[in-house]
Amino acid sequence: MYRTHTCGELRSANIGENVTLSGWVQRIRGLGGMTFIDLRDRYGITQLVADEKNDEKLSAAIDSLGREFVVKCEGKVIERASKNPKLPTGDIEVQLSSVTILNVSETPPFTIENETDGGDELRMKYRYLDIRRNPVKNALLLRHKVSQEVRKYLDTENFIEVETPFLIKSTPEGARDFVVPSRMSPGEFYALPQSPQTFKQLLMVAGMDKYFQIVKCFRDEDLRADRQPEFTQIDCEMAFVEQEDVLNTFEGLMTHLFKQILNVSLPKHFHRMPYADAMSLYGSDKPDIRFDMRIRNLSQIAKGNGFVVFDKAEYVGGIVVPGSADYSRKQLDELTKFVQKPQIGAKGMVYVKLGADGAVKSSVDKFFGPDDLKKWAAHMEANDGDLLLILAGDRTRTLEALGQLRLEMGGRLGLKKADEFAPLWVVDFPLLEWDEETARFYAMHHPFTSPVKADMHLFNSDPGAIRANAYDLVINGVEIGGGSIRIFDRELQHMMFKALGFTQEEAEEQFGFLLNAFKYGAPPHGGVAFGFDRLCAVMGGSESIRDYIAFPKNNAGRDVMINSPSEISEQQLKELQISLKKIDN
RNA sequence: GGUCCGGUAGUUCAGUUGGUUAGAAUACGUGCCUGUCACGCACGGGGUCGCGAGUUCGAGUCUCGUCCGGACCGCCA
Repeated sequence: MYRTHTCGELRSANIGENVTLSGWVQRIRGLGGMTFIDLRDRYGITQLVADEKNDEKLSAAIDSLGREFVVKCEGKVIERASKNPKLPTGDIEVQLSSVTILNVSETPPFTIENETDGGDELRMKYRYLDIRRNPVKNALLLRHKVSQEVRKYLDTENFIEVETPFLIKSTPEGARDFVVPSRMSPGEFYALPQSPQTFKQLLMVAGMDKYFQIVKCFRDEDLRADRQPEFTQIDCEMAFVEQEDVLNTFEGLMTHLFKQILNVSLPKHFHRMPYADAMSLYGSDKPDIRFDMRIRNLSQIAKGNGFVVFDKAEYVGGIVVPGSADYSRKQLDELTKFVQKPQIGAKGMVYVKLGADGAVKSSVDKFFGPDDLKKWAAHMEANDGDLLLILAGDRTRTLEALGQLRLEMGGRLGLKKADEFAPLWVVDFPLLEWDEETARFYAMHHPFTSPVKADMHLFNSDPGAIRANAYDLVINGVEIGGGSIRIFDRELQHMMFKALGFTQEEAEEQFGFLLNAFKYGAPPHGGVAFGFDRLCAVMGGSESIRDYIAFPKNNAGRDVMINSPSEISEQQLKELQISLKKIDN
C-alpha cells in the first residue's frame, strides 16, 4: 500500500497512529543527527522527522534523497516539539521508520514554490512541474469547481448537456477558422467550430428546449493574455424566451456560482446599460463599474473660446479624478505620455486642478479664465480638490482614450478592488457594423441575431442604426459572455443576409442547413455563451487566463512543451493528397 | 501586418562612458550542526553574455540582420 493518508490530512487526533504517506520531497532540512523533510502531495505538506543516529539504513536512505524525489514513508504520528501555525498539519509530524524511494528526480529547472524563481517560458515548457505549485494547482481546482457548479445549476434548471461536433464546415464570417484536411475527401477540409452556434439553434428546432455545453471552441486569431486559440465556453440556448428571460436565467447562474464558490453575494438584479451609454459614459463596450468616474461631455461649453485644439475637435470630454488636484507636474506628464501611447492615440491632455482652497489651475489658463474652468467643473459635478483630465478629438477615439485613462486612474486610486464584483449587462448593441475596407456591413454579434422590432423600419434607410436583441455580460470590465435572441423567421433571416451583402446562393451554400431547418417549425429562441476560462480568471482574481488552463499556448500560439504546431510526415501528406508550396505574400 | 520591451550561471537578475580574470541572490554539490519549517555556518563547482555580421586596438555594452519570449494595436461574427 502506498498511502494510508494524504499529506494534507493528519492532525493532532491522529497522534500515535502508524501511517504511510507517499508524495514528493519538497524540502530537506538536515540538522546533523536529525533531519526534517517536507513531503508534498496535492492535498498539502506534512513534516517528516528522522532521528538518524540510531538507524544507519534510514540515514543512508535520507542522504540519497533530493528535491522532487517520489517517496513512500512509514512512521508514527507524533506531536511536534515546536508547532508551525502556518501549516494545517503543523501540530504534528511523522517520526520516520522507513523511507522508500519510488522514483528519483533530476533537479527541477525552477523551484516548486508559491513564489517560484521560474519565468513564464520555463514554466510553460515544464508545465507538469508548474502545476505542482499551489497557485496553478488552486487555479485548476477552482476551474473544476466552477464547471461542477455550472452543471449542477443548469441541471436543476432543466438544461441538458448535448455534445456537438468538432469537425464541421468552414464559413467566411467571423473569426478565421482552424481547418483540418479530410483524407477520405481529398482536397476538402473540415473546420473546427468557433462556437457551436448553428448546432445549438438546430437543437432548438429539434425541441431540446434548454441546452448547454461546456465546450472547446477554436479561433485562428492572434493571442492576448486573455485570448487563446482554443478556449472553453459555457454555451447555452433556450427556446420560447425573450431577452429578459435569458438575462434572468443567467443572472441566476452567476449568482449561484459566486455564492457557492467564493461566498460572494452578487446584486439581486444586475445593472443593465445600453451600448450607446457604455460608449459615451465609459468609452468602452465593457465598462468596469466597480467605480464611477464617468466621462463627461464638454463639447458644448468648452468650444468657441479660441482654443484651436478644442474648437476644431469633433468632441471634447473629460473625467473627474476625485481628490487628485495635488498631482505633480511629473505625474501629469506621465499621464500625458500614457494617453499619447500609439495604442491609445490621444494627441495631448488638458488638466484642470481644482484646489482645495477654491483656486483653479490648468494647462489652458491662457485660453480660459477661472470662471470658465469653474463652469466646466460644475458641469462635470466636480468638487474642490478634484482633478479634471480632458481630451479632445474625433468622438469615438477620444471616448475610447478617456475610457482607458479612466481605467488607469481607477487603478492608481485603488478603486478596482479585488474582492468586489460588479456584474453588468450591456444591451442594445448595434445589429450591424460598417467596415470601411470591404465597404459592407458585418453582423456585430453574428448573422442570426434578431433586430429590435421598433428599429425594423430602418432596414432600408439606415441599417447601421438598427439595434439588436443582443447582450454582453461584463464583470469588472471583463467581457464574460454574450448572446442574443435569434432570428427564427426565414424571411427575416433572408433580409439579414441581404443586408450583409450575401446573395441568395451564398446564403444557401453556407447556411442552407439552418435555413432549411427553419422551414420546419423553428421556435423563438435565444441564448448566451460565457468564456469559461475568463470567468475562472475573474473569479480567481487574475488578469491572465493562462493559469486557469492546464496546458495553454504561448503568445505565438505555440505549445512550447510538446512543441506544436509541427511538420507532418511525407506519408501523412501523401495520404491527405496535400503537397506543400511556400507562398510569398 | 505593425509598435514597444526583453534575451548574461540551472533560475531570477545586476553589469556605469566600449577597457584587467563577467558579478549577486537563489538553486546545486561537499562538510559541520538534535527542533528546523525561506533553518544556520563554511567551502566548492557552474558562463557559446540567444545567433550571425559590422564598427573598433578592444564589444556583454554601439550598429544592422535574425531567432526566441512577453505586452499591446490591427484582428478576435
